[in-house]
Amino acid sequence: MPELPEVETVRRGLEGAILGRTVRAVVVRAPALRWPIPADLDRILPGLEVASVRRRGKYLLLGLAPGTLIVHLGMSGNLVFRREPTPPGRHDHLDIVFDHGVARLNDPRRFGAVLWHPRALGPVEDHPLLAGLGIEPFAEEFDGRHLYRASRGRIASVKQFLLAGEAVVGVGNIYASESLHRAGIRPTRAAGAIGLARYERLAEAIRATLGEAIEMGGTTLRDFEGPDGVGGYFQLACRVYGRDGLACGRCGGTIRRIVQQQRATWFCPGCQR
DNA sequence: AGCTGGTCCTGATGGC
DNA sequence: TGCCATCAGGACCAGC
Repeated sequence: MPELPEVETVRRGLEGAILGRTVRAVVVRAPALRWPIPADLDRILPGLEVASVRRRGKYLLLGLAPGTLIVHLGMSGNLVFRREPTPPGRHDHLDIVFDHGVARLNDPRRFGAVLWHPRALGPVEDHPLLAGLGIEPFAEEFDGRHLYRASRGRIASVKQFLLAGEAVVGVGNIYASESLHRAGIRPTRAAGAIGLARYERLAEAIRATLGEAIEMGGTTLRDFEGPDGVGGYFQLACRVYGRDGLACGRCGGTIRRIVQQQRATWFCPGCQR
């Protein structure tokens, strides 16, 4: 489910629902996500006010006065506020209870994470999980020159380079394929062998792709739903993802599916070079 | 059985 | 030989 647009969709929903509200209780049901959910969250959070709801890459950052709750949704996570929550289900691992409803973390595959970072508001970039992240795709400093410089000497494929998140954050498997198609770049090409002009195009393609996906509420492949309980619909706008055998909308070529680093990649051999 | 949205960690490799 | 950066693969897990 969650690449940057989905996480941003979740963030916006949460911000509208819990910003400025005070945590009343916390219920931890499954301590074993990627790492254990801190067992003492139920003592730390109650009484604290949600002062900010931010996002860094695919991480959600809930600012709560003396610290920050860092949440990652992994492959299958979601964090949604419900005014009238249903009884918790099998994969509802965490409830953050407010007077007016409950923010509930659901994550069947448990690749997600919930961590408490005991630092006051402001930057939490010193956290080891955040320190190595690339820049935000919507930041001013993100452009083709940045990608060009970061990729010099790299023999790994450009798709792998994007997924690594060291140059730019938030581009996951779906949007890597989509952005590369939009930029006309073949995903298998070595990152270090791509010139500045093409990286300018790629940077713009990444921005445009992610921006459109956010507007559409993200991509729903199986079960992702946004804050309002409905799925996103960017999957309807995908140009190559999941479309092997179909015709490319730009050149009419036949879209192909290959596997890179054990992840599927889709591209059009006709217009991606 | 083999896929599926992520990313940390370990061990291998290669250049200096 | 040792150090560094990079790269490849395994690991985590449930559902379809």
